[in-house]
Amino acid sequence: MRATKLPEISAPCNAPVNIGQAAEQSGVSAKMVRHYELLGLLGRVQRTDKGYRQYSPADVHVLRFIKRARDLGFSMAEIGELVGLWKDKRRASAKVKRIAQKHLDELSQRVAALQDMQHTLAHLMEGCGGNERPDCPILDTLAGQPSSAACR
Amino acid sequence: MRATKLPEISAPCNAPVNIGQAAEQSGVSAKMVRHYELLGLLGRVQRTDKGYRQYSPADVHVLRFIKRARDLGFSMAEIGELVGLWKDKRRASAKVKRIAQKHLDELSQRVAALQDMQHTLAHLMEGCGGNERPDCPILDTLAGQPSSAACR
DNA sequence: GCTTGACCTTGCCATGGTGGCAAGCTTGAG
DNA sequence: CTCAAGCTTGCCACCATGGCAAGGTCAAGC
Repeated sequence: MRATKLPEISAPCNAPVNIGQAAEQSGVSAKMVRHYELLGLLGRVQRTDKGYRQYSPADVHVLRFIKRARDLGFSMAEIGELVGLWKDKRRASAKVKRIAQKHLDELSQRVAALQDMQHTLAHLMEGCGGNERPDCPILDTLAGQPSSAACR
Repeated sequence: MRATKLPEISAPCNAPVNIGQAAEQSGVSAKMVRHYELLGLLGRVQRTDKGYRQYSPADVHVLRFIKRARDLGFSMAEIGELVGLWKDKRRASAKVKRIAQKHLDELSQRVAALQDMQHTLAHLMEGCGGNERPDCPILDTLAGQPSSAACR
């Protein structure tokens, strides 16, 4: 429970902020902010003489970019590429679109796989009484064929 | 094929097998077979005097059960419960169905989340030229508002 | 000044389910 | 006996994230 303290009177608004502020402003946890730095997504982060990280508004902007890309399911590797393209003013949008298309394909595959599970499981559940009796087609199916013909 | 000589005469077919055979017969990797044992899904596995694991047909049956449940996306914890219910001949099918329903709900949530990503990303991609020019609504959206009003 | 509490630092461990590698022992066939 | 295949344990890696701990720092109140 953080008290609502707001000492933002004198801050020049483009002044660098500590990691807590950067986290709050970007929606990324402080832990992850450090992690993204390790992954090289933030370049070299400035430090105070005591070692505190200092984030410029531009840094926070990158963090928000990363956050949105994560929310779309991009992997960190993909986000690394996207950030690189974002910074490159001479990029070809085709490169961006290629990454997005690849991710979209992966999303489709994952959805299809999950839906297969959904359908199979829903079908099994139809036959299950869901009562106090033990017979259950869900377990029967998971158990497979009655395994009677053990010795053939 | 009559008179084919079968060297498997002496194997009582219900004899225990090594982990490699158990893996092959269940479709689970040997590595995972050991892992499932650590998780307590196989009870205490028999060993030879030299330490080799010995799997009875019943053990292999459990492994196949686990494999099918994994293919349906159940977590290891859920599978632990399912195996317990499977072994319990006096189970209530309602307990099984409850687990399945919960998993089905999770699947629905995951599908919905992925589909949200799909739709958002697909929409963004529509506006992207995918050519050699740099302008790209995908990057624009990830970057968020033009961030012009830095000092407010 | 000094204390207090919020904040920052690094570093390690955990998740979940799987793969890989390595060093060493066992087994079975030639 | 030798050699290859198979088994053993144990550790590391993935991916993205959370948590905890021990210690330094900062700002506010007294």
